[in-house]
Amino acid sequence: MFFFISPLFFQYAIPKSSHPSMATLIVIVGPTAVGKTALSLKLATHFDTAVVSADSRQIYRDLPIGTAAPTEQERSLVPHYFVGTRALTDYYSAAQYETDVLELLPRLFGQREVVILTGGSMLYVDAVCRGIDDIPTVEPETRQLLHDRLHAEGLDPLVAELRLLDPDYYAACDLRNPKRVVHALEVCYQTGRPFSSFHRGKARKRPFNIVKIGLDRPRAELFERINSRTDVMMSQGWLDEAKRVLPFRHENALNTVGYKELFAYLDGAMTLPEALEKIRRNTRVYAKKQLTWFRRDSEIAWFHPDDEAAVMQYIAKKN
RNA sequence: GGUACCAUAGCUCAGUUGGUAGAGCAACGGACUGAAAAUCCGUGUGUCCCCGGUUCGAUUCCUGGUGGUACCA
Repeated sequence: MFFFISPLFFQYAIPKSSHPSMATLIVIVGPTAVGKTALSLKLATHFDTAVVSADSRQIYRDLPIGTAAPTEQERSLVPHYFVGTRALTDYYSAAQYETDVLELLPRLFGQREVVILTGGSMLYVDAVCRGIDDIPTVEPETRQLLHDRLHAEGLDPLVAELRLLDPDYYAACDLRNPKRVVHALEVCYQTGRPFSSFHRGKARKRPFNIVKIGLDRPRAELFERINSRTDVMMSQGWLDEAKRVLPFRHENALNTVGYKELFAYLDGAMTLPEALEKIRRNTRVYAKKQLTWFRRDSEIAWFHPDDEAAVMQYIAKKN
């Protein structure tokens, strides 16, 4: 489906509101492949506005096929932000995303009342809606030090150290999750303060309204879309895309569903049909994990992606 | 056709010296504060291929089937 509105339309659009207090951020979340992109394009067209992507992988410029990023054509119809803007080797994080989006939004709201934020990266969405606490960025040396210690000594000594340096976080932390333990220690090392002392424990106020729309489908329907989308991606040249980025496979950007399996195939570790089957499975697992996260957010109102009328009605009511 | 081996969870397989069974992955559920498509946690869902036999008791041992794999013809 396409929307025949010239990009120029947006460029010369007359500012609709100069009152920031009227500004509304429509947040569209949901599992991968549910249909977020299609609905966000429709809403953006309807409100003559732009789409801010909240996707930790579509933000990389060399992964358009495997991350099902909005196409050139879709982006020529509706301005998109944070799609394909980073190199695979760039360091990026949810906190950086929060900073970048909060810097961008006032400019967008200067010209429009409504902006659409859409994406499946749970923490990125929360970073914008609630905020991430102000914690110093860890220096690469500190990160390397802890990384090396984890591999040399194992997790237990680090857990014991966390107990001494930050008893509060030790009590709350998932002590079997290396990333959690290591990051807490990184911050303790670097700042000389307990990691938990940086936590405010409450959401930040934002200078705009937030309306959260959740999209979901019956599981069979969602899984069918995941399966067929995998085939579509392959027909679009996903394998070539994976070959091109293979040299960067150890970057975090490529610790990603789909690429990992295609790399395994390119290594000769499995056949292509096996890799594709694993991709479908792991994408399903990812979709369920997203749903687990979004389900506990009571601010989200849930809709079937095809039920645009209900979505519009809800937005009108909340606005 | 002959010989050997195999048949246990959705899949790949372990195991029970005879007391109705457990791992990985999947599935289902959960966590998540600067790498989040990441990382981590919980739950076993089963005519143990079928018919007989031995036995207090057979998924386990034995006859015979059936299906599969390999080798020999």
